[in-house]
Amino acid sequence: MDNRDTILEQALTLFSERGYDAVGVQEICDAAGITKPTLYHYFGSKHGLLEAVLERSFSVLKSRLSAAADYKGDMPLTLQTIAETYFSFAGEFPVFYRLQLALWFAPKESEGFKAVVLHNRFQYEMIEKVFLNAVPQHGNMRGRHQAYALTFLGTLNTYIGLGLNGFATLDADLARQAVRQFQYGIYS
Amino acid sequence: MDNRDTILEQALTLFSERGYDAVGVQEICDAAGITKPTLYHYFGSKHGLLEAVLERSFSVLKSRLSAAADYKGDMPLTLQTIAETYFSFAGEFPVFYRLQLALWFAPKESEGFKAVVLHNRFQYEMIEKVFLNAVPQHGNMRGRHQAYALTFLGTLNTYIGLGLNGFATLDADLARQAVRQFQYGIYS
DNA sequence: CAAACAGTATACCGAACGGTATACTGTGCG
DNA sequence: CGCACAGTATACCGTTCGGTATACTGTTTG
Repeated sequence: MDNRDTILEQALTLFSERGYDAVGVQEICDAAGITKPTLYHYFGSKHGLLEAVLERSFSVLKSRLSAAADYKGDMPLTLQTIAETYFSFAGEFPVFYRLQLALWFAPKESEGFKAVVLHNRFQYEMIEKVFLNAVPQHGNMRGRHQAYALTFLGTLNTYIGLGLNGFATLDADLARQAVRQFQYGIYS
Repeated sequence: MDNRDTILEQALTLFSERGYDAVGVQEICDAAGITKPTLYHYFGSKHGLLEAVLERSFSVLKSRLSAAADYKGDMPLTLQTIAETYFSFAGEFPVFYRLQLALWFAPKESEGFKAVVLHNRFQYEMIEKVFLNAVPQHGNMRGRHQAYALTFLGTLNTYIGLGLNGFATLDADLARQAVRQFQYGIYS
């Protein structure tokens, strides 16, 4: 692992644990065992470093999500596949997922929020497309696909929060539970 | 409105818009039209200011929630009352609600997260109690009251997020929709 | 070999950070 | 009146902030 990767790794950990604004560039350099000119050589600025950190992991999530969100006529199955994709990704990269959740809810004018907004739009559109394509089969969804996409993502993130905080295990079983609750409610 | 209130007001706005760490004490003083010794006279530290900001609004939410979460044998009604309480509170104090949402998802080791963790525990316990009391009527809930409390809160916050971002109006109707989705899923 | 270049360190920049020592003001009260 | 005290401002503290000018490596390449 070269210096560039080490910096990315340490920055991700520190941002995730304490927040982008609360972590200084010097601290990242110390953790990575390099000096500031090295960091600035690779990333240009603290903001550029954040974007590189996000890009590295989001690209993985995006490609997996693209594969999972390919609706082929079976809504429950597609939702289940998406849920499993998210859960296994969050379980595999919990430190990153924590960071992206925090940035998603960060203040609108914060640097962090602005850095994730495009990545999150991608996710949203991916999922919206599923509901949109399902309209012919599920007529009652017409006109609600935006709300469904957002609340489905919200439900997944709620469950992932449970997992990341040790209240549950992020496996296919939990994914089934989340999807069932989303589709049929709590009495099922 | 005296200086103390002005400081609280301006700090809330700035923290909510740009985040606790990204806002400097000097900036709050400028916005409030006072100087640093005045701020430190009232709040002792930046952290103390944050706690005062949170306390002021959380105390309102807590007392309303205490009244709403009084389970009297009718689960759907109680959930509906709680949802309406949250929605009207978030609609009334959107700036504060944004801040508390951001802090709830903030990194575990950040000052902001630590400042809200007790307030959030209170909310969680209030809602858990409802599900716990409902177990005799709804046997299938036994052992799931923790998960239900957390996912119910998660569903509410997902919908409140929709409202705060202009995708919906935070009224009793949206509360009904959120509660219905939580109880019966999306096909209802 | 020599030039070019990516990568790295030393040492530094001005600005902003959170916080405070000191002193002055106004008001309430014995 | 005269004392106490809350409230406020001026001016400053040491530290850390994000970022950089300069120079030195080692490797690649014409």
